Amino acid sequence: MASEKKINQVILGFLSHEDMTGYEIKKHIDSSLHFFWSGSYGSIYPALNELENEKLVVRHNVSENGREKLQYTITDAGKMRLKEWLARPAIKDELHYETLLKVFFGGAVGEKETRVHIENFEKKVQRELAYLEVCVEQLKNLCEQEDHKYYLLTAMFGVETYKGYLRWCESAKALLTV
Amino acid sequence: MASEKKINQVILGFLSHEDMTGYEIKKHIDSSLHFFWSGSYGSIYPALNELENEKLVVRHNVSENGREKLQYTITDAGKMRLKEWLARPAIKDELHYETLLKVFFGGAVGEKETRVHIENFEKKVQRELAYLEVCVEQLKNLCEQEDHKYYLLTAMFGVETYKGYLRWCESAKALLTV
DNA sequence: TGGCTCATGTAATCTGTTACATGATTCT
DNA sequence: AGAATCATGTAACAGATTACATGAGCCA
Repeated sequence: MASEKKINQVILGFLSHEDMTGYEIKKHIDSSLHFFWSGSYGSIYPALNELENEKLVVRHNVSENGREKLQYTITDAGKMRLKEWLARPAIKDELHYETLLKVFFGGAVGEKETRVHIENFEKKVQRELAYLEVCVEQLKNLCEQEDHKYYLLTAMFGVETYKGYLRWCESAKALLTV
Repeated sequence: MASEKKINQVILGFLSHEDMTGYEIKKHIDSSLHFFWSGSYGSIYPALNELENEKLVVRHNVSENGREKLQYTITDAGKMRLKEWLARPAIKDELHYETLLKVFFGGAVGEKETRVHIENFEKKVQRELAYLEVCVEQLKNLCEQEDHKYYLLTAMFGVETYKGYLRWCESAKALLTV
């Protein structure tokens, strides 16, 4: 079954949309997935080599404006591997929020400091929500193209989640007496 | 500044409430933090040794019903370290949802399979939400004790978040035509 | 010319999980 | 008696980040 690490699936996923370089994959992760996934060059480039060894992608040199770069294309075996993975149920859905950890143990420093964490969180969420809502509006118009529909679904997830966060911020602040 | 790893802060946090063994810390993580944090024996026991070497906790043998166990107490230095950490802003709030990854790349297998992921997710969330709502009700009654207030706050976060997830599930299913 | 972005990659390190090993006590 | 839980720990492995190294082309 080889490696199950998810960066490989992410790469296969993007390459199933279009050919890309490692650099472009990184940009796409940062822009499209950053709400619920991440990846660094230090994981992407080695993963691309691995996928090439397994014949799930092929590499080819492309020169654009006289600049050389390594573009990857997914193979039929790669598409198969992606579909196999997509057919299996999701195992790990994990939320690791340092903010919540600091709230949970807030008793050691008191309500005032805890409120600060909640307010910082609230500001961050408000910024992100504004951005995501713009995304959703744009994607709704592009939604006839199939891939955009799936992108829209995840952006909508972000919107609903962030709205829930903001509701929590309100009631949390109300519960604190300081 | 020594180690910044968060399992250490989690341990110091629990020990700031009461003395515990490594085993008990694990139980507490699984019951109180499992919504937004995790930890295995393989990380807890080594971390306890590390914290002891740094004199942030002290270990003592306790025999309960003739059974020996290693109980840990937080030191003043340990309390200080915990407070320092709580005073710094939270850096990493990360949501890593395999479900969203499978939805995002759902174009490769189609709407039918994507719907399955959403429905599985929905069921899981409904179960968790029911549990958390019970927690919140219980904690509201215990809320005069300070520590329970912070616990309540994080449970409330779970409730609002999960409600947001369920709203998303509804609109996501509506968007899928299959 | 200097700074930014494009572009690829590696080495060290970090942090954690999984699986295993061991054994006592309690429950049924 | 046998299973489950209490209790402590280690070794191997996994998966990823960070920092570094390198260099080309573009723009002001």
